[in-house]
Amino acid sequence: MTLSLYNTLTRRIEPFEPLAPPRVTLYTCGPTVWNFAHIGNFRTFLFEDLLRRYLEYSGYDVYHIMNLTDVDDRTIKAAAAAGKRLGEHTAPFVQAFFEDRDYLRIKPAHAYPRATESVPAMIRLVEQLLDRGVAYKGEDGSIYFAIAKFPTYGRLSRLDTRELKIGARVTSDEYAKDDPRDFALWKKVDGVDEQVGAAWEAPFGRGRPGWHLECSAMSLEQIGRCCHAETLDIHAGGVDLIFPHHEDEIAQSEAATGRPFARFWLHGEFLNVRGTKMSKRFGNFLTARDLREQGVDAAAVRLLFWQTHYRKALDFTDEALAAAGAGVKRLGEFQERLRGAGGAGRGVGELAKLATKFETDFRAALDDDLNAPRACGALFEFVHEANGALDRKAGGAAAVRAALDGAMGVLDILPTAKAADPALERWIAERIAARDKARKSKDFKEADWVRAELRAKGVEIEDTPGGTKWRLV
RNA sequence: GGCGCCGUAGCCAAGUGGUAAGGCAGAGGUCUGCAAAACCUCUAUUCGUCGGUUCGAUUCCGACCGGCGCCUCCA
Repeated sequence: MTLSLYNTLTRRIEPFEPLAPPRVTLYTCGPTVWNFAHIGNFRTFLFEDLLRRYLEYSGYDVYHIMNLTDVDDRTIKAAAAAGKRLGEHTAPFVQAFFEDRDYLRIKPAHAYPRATESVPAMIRLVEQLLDRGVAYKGEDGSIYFAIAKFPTYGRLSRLDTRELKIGARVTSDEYAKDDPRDFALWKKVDGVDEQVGAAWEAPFGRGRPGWHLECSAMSLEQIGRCCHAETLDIHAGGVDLIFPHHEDEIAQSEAATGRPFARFWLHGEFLNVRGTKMSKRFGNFLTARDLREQGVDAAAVRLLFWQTHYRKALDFTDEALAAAGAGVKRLGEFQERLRGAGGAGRGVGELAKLATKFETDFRAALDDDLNAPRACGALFEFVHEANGALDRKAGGAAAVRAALDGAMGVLDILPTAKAADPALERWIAERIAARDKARKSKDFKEADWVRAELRAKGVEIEDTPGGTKWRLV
C-alpha cells in the first residue's frame, strides 16, 4: 500500500510518487499578513501540516515552502488605513502568525519566503513572460498576462474560458486589458502604494507585484535554490484558491518554464460556522489566539479537524470542540497509563499484536488520501483494545508506546502538559496527604470535602492502587 | 447561468454493490468508601425523498427536496 492523494488537476485519487524520491517538494500558500489569521485559515494550514507529517512518516524527505504574502491589495489598504508603512503594519502579523502556528503545533516550513523580499525574482519572471510574448503592457501601464496565449488555461478549475462571467468584474482597469479575463502580473504604482512604501523599480515600470505572480516567483525561486527543480511535487491550499489564484499560477509558471508547474494539486475545504464559511468578511471568525485565551488545548483543535476529512466542509461548534477535547483527554490518560505499565506483564504477544494491527490500519487510512477520520477511528479502537489487554495484565507495553509515539508524530494530539508551580504542587501534596489521612480514619465527609477543594483549583484526582494521582485540568 | 460539493444515530463523523468504523453524550453493570479512570453490555432493521439498474444499494443511475462553495487578488 502506498500513499494516494486526490489531485484537483485530474479530479482523481492517484498514487503519489515524487519526481526525485525521497525528496518531496511541497509548496503551500501561506497567510496574507494584513491581519490575524482565523482558524478557518488555520484549518488549511493544519491540513497541510498533516500532509507534511505523513509524508515524513512515510519516509519522504520533504522540503516545505510556505510563502508570506506581505504585499497585496489588502496589506496595502490596511497599512494605509493604519497610517503606517507596509512593513511596519505587517511585521506584527507575521509574528502573530508564527506564534499561532506554534500554538497549534504546526511544524515550521523549511522556508518562509516573503513577497517583499522576493521582488527581484518576480521582476525576472515578468521579463521572461514579456519576452515570450504572453504578457503585455496595458494602457494603464500595468503588465497583464494574456490568457489567450495559454491554451490550457482553465484546466485546473475546469472553468471553460468561454464561460467565464465577465460582466461582474468590470472596473476601470478592465479597459486597459486586451481581454477582460487577463490578470495583472505587475501593477503600476499609485499614490497609496507610494504612501505605504509598496513600490519597486522595474524595467517595465515602477509598480508592485500581483498576488498570483508572487506565488509563482517565490515557489520557482525556492525549489530552484533547494532542489534545482522547476516542477513542484505538491502544491496545496484552500479550495477558494483553485480559481483564479492557482489557475493563474499555473499559467504564469508554465508559460515561463515550459514545464509542468506542480504535479499534485491538493485543496482543503472550508471551516464553516452554521453552514457558512468562516470569513473576515462575514465577521463569523475566531482566531487562534482567541482559542488560546479561552484555554483551549491545541490538541483538541487538531483532533477536531482530523475527525473530518480535509476535503469535506467542517462546521465549527463549541460542542464539537468540547467533544474533541474529551477525546484528547482519553488519549492523555492512555499515555499516562502506558508510562506506568513498564515492561512487566504476562507474555509479550497481545499488546504487540494490537500495536502491529493498529499501525497497519493507521497507515492504510492515511495512505487513502489522508483519511484522518479513519486513522483516528483506528487509534481509538487501539486505545480501547489495549486498555482491555492492560486490564488483563498483558505484556508488550513497549510496542504500544512505540506505535502511539509514531502516530502522534503525525497527528500530535496528546494533551498539552500543564505544569504546576512549586507552591501549588506543595499545596496539592499537602491536601492529598490530608485526604488520605481522613480516608484512613473513614472520615469520608472530610475526604470528599478536600477533593472538592482540589477540584475548585482545577486539580482532578484519581485513587489508584499505587496511591492518589492528580492532574491539572 | 457555468463549474463543483454535501445531506449517515441526540451531536460530530468514516464507510462499502452483500447488509452501518470511531469520538462525544446517554442507560445499566464490574471495580471504588464514594468518585475518577478502565472494562463489559446497550443505544441507526437504517444511511434526505421518490423512482430505476441489480439476486441484492446507504453505496451505481435519474429526478426532486434541502444546505453550501467557486465563478469578486478569500485558506
